Amino acid sequence: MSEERSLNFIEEIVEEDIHAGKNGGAVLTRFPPEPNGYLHIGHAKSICLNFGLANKYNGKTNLRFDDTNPTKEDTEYVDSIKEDVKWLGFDWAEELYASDYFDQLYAFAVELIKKGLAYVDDSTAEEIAAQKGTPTEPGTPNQYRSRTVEENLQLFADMKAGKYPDGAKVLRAKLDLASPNMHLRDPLMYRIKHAHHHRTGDTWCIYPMYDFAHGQSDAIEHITHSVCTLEFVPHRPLYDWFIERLNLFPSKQYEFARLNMTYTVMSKRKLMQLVDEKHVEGWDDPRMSTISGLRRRGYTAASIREFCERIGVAKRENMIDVGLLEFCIREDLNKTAWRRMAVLDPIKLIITNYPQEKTEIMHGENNPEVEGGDGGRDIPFSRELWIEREDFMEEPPKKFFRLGVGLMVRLKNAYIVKCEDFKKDANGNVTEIYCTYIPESKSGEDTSGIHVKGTIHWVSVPHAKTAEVRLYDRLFQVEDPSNEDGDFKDYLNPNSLHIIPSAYIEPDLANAIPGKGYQFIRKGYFTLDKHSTADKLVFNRTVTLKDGWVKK
RNA sequence: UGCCUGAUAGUAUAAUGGUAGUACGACGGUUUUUGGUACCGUUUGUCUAGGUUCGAAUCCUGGUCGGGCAACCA
Repeated sequence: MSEERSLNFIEEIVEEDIHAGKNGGAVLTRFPPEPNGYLHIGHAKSICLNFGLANKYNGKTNLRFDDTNPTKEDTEYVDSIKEDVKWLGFDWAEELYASDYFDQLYAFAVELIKKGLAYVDDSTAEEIAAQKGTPTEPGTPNQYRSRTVEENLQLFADMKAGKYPDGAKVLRAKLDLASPNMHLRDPLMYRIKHAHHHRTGDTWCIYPMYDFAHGQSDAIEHITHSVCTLEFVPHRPLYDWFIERLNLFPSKQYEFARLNMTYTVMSKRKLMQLVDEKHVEGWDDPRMSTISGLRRRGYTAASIREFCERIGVAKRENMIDVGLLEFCIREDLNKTAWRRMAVLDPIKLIITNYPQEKTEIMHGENNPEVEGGDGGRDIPFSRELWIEREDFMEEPPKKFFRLGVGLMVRLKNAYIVKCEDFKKDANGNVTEIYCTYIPESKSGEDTSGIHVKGTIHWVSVPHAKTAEVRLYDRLFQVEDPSNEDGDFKDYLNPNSLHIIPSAYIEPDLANAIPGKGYQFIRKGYFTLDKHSTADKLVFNRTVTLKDGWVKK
């Protein structure tokens, strides 16, 4: 099976490197999240890219937590990240932490001080910002820049020893205050934070900055291709500078465009706000773009991997239509989800010529897409049925292939019925529909010769069970909430969650398996929510079915 | 007004000097015991102006537009 798909630009680079014999042909990538929040679909793109590269080119991928800022990080996030990566179907070679390298990084810093390439600065954050200049004006050196190596060594040791309060001093690289690249204007390497770290505890009160930790961590691990998103492009010269000055393994950084998706937000900061301010139930709320939210919603790992494959990898800004994600999950679930019947907005249908006490057991296959139907289940049928309110119209338009007086439909897996009459209450609402059935039209043994255009789903009234069903709509009302005027939360969709407290479901659904996808025929794909119990079933709608019927 | 990036159908993504293709979407049709699926078809594109070349989406020059960069965040 030869894959015709063309290479993305990173794969091209990797192949060139392999052919050139670089690093002995080794490919070692890493996925480096900061454990300060839950992973989202954007991270999935990075995960699929990094692990995909390793899988494709016989390499390995490390999972490395970029835990250099103790005030924002927590083991809760470490645990969720590991769970999500595993669930997506990837195995990392090693589980590593930037904090594993704190001693080594400290030694690197000392080495740079000794080479005259780093100095301790006593300025405040504001002073440093002011002295950095602006993109059009060079920065200006301060008095601390010319401290002696000995003095810097002593002060840095004192910083480490806890002699100074937070913010009193920082260690900076002595680079180029006039550089057109702001990141090169004597970037900070270490800051003082008397904070408890989730792994190193209170061992340290100075912590390395991203720029002084990431590249060296890559180099220590001998990462060959360090893939990150576009906003790090201006950091690359710094990444290289530290590695060169310290004479480390020459890891190389490559950047791709991060994923943006319509009708959602894609930053941990914003997602955290939604959680903290209770706009959603939590990080795994099924409306969230988090991996855990998508999982709870009913998305499969395979569908997310397929999505990441389809969106491609390039360097231009992009905005992916959430419809593509929906296509991917439909494509997957269509092949695997068991078909069941559930009536979400019920109205009673009475078959007037069907015996009062009679019950028949109908048969329905689990999945018509699978050879043999993938097994099946029994469905009790009786005189009184629940059907969907929208499947009946008092005054049906021309191409309405459902019920209306005089119209015929097939009841899925059962008989063809003809609508004879209906009843309304005092408010004019339809309350009951009366039909007659064609006894010769039974599913599988139809000798009636009648062909109808429409088939509708149903649940037998006396046999019906109930479940809470949660229907989700997009979380935001606009395509790009982050790019609108004002706060992104102003654009939340107030109707993103619709709960049906008691929908009627066919009896077999009481045996629904957690984590499995079900297609409620004509209504969409559903899965059991994590809060579902035997006493109270709760289903989440993963996605609707594609609806080709447009009302006029 | 500095530096870095990027620009191909509505949205993404290929074509690496030689036929602008694919997917999703939209639209139409066939099949169908899901208005689903499957299958078939239609639709729409190289930011702009020059240049190099037998030939340019691709190379060169100028412009236009988008994104990023001045956290003791990553």
